[in-house]
Amino acid sequence: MAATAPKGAPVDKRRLILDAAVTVFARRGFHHCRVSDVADEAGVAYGLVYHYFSSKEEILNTLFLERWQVMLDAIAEIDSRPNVEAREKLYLVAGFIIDSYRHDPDLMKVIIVEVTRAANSFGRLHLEKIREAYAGIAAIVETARAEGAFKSDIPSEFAAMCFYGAIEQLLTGWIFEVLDRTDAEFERAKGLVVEAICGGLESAPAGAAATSG
Amino acid sequence: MAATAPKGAPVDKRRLILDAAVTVFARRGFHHCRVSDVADEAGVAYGLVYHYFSSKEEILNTLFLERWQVMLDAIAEIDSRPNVEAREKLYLVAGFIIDSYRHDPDLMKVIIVEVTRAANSFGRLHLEKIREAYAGIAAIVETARAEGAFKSDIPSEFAAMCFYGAIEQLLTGWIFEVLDRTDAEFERAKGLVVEAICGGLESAPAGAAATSG
DNA sequence: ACTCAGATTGACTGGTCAGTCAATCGCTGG
DNA sequence: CCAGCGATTGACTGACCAGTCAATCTGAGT
Repeated sequence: MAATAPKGAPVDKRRLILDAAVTVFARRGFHHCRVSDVADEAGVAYGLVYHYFSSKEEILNTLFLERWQVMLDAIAEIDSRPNVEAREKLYLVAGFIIDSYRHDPDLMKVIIVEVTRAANSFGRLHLEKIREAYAGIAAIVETARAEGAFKSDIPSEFAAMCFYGAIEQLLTGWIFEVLDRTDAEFERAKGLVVEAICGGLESAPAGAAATSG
Repeated sequence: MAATAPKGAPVDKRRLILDAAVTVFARRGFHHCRVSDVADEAGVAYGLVYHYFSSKEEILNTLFLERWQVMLDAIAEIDSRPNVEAREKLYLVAGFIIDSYRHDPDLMKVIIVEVTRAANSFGRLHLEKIREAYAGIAAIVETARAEGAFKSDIPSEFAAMCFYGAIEQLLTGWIFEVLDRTDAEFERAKGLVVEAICGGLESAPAGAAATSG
């Protein structure tokens, strides 16, 4: 039980609790699990949870804010790259989000199910942060519109919502186990979602080139 | 209070409870409201709720199944129309869903927030019904693919998820009050979502005609 | 050895609420 | 006028659980 590293890393109990919460929230849902479930999963006494967090809700808020900020930063960084086409940037954004799910499906499940889509509780609380993500994507679209690469009659905010909505629906498919969770599927989805949203579902009339890679 | 129609319509208390539940679930969320809130809103005694429904959950299940079936039927009916292009069919589907929200925002909010996106509770329970909606949309896309009107390299199930995801994201925008809830906006969204998904965000290279609606 | 502070423990409390149930109401038919 | 039955009432119960707190532990400083 004890004895890992005496000084350098004395087992961060706070981190342990956060990680346990991800597992438990993902498995049973925020509302259907008890704080004691989190404590048990972390192998920690009940009361310690309240030493590090003021409430059950604060655990979820912490998980969301930590991860969401990483995503916002990633979107901003992608947007800032020079000499990259909009389609490629959107591919990178889709890739980042999908890889986030691939890397830690439980955390992304919790964030999407319990925060992003919770219109009456956490979603409302974090509305501004959620909107920042739309805005980041919209900025990419806006540049492409200004350059004439994207249609001018679809507002960039609207385009961003469609794009983000499609991705979140994909994640939902994986969360609900409607879609296969294989590496091949994740990679395929990245390309397809960008092709569907940027290129559209309709066949090109004639001489339009299809990008494949 | 009494005296509307002595025999034909003696005030359907069951309906009253369902309608009250929509209001209350939408306002506070399923988990954050009490059965007594529903009873109060309906102007009915607490116990009567349990005369008509076996549990709080059964109320939500009933609301979902009632409305979802209407939508499934509508999609099937739209798909069955002869001599209608895929883009037009998808416009009708988007229109139906958006009008459903316009007509009864509370009900749609409850269905989306509490069922469609609830991966740990009701969503899982009604997964099959939810998938039927994807399948209905996919059927429309599949026909268009077979006729060559839609790209063959985007699977119809995948296209359906993108399309449905985009629409649900729009509804979420209205639910969260990120988007304006005006008739003009609802109508505009119908056209834009179809243009974005079918036509894509990218500008047509050259000789492709843009349909305005 | 001793002290102090922060970490850790888990039993306990206070409040909430879903679901039950025995009693009452009010209509319909005899 | 009465019996019978479904509709209706609302007080009550049993369980559950978030958050509290006083006690204990640990380890660094002196």
